[in-house]
Amino acid sequence: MKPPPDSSQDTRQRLLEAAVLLFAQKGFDGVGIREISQKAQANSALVQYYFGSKEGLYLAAMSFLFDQGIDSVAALPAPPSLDEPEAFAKALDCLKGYIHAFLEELFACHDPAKCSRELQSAAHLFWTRELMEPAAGRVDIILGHVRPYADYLAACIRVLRPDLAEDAQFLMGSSIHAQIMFFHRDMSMISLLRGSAYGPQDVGTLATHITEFSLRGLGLGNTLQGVQ
Amino acid sequence: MKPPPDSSQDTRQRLLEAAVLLFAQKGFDGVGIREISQKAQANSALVQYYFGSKEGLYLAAMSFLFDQGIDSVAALPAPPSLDEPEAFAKALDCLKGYIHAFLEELFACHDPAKCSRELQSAAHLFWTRELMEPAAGRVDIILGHVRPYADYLAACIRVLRPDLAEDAQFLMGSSIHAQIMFFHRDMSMISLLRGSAYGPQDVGTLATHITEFSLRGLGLGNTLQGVQ
DNA sequence: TTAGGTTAATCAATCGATTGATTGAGTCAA
DNA sequence: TTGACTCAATCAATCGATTGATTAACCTAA
Repeated sequence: MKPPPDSSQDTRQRLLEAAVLLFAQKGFDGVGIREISQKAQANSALVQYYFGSKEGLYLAAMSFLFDQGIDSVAALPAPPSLDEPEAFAKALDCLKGYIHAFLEELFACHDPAKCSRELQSAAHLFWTRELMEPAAGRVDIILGHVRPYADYLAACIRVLRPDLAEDAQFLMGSSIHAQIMFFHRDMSMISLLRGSAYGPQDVGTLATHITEFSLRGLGLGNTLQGVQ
Repeated sequence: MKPPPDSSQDTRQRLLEAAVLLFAQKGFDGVGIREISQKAQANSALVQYYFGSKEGLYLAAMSFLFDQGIDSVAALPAPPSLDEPEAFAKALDCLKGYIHAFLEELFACHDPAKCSRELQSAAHLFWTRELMEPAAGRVDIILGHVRPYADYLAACIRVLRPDLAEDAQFLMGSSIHAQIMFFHRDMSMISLLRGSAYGPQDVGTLATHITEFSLRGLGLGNTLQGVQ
């Protein structure tokens, strides 16, 4: 019965979402609190009121973003343990699903300014940006977001190549992650070199390529015949 | 017989080199011309005198950097053409050499602040940074630097997998480039997840891993038996 | 129900600091 | 003298942050 309450948390939320998009696009130094407040249709003083400082808003934006982004990995079936029956086949499915889900998440929208699922993909811009110049205090937030991804992939590889040493398994996982993220991060360069960009409609193609390339790279090329 | 001439071009050069290192580290918005001038032991007004503006200095720094960085690729033997005798074996060697040379260049120094060959590796920080938010006018400079790399790898793959369509060949090249750059760009994350970072002493290990992973990924796993 | 008091939320105005850029005087070799 | 070069001083603009006033909602005693 109440008219739009429009109370505190609404404005705070608008500031947070505007901050997420602008920080992801332009970085911490690239945006001012005036621009953020304007996009959020709020007063710039509210940044200090709600978040203490511009840095506080930045940290809040990252946390806000990562807290609701883990879904795509958590939604996948848990990777099997080594002694589980049919562990190998399950790990294979997990790996394929992981590659596809990760790509889907990244390509939900490549341009955060034009997409409704913009928040989902903006998280990885923070990820990339923060890892280029890690700042004290921010590292933990990023790491908390990254670790589930790394752990999931590592668990798959542990089952698929239990004969490898841990170092070698880590290298394998890195090679796979490298490919997944490359097609998102370096889209600008790909677009320039290739003439056109990969978009959400290419997720299937990219997932297939990365999966096949990586399974062969893992030394499991024989498993491709029976499946592909 | 002259005491340090300290003439114009010397100051200009000092500004350029200071700009390269600081811009690569902190990005365009992260550094001020005062900080750059101080590091270069020059007056901040000289930025306008020599380069017109801060942006002019930034562009000059990128050009300066990329003009002298192509050596590492140009030093490699030219990739063979398709009809050349022993083209396959040559392309194989070129690919291996390329992966190693590229990694060597990237890992010449990971921390541009502490390294004598700092300029070499700083170029790729520009590369990564610029591709995240491409600005008009800067894209061409980056592309001019990237293209020789992309072309070299593409030429190798064309010989190694002539049966593939051009699109598929591009995907193969992307998967290889993705791995090479991942271990450099995401060193911060790797260091956090793995406990320690890869350094210049690990170039051999990384090159071997990427080469083997990629050759299997390319569907050339059989060639590894005879070599590795 | 009403009047007075308390609180959180929001605002315009302004702060000191820093930014990139400009100026005009100065230096020094040719 | 001339012209290329360098400097301290200064500019307007913008930055993040602070302030004091204003609004609206709720609580409570009369």
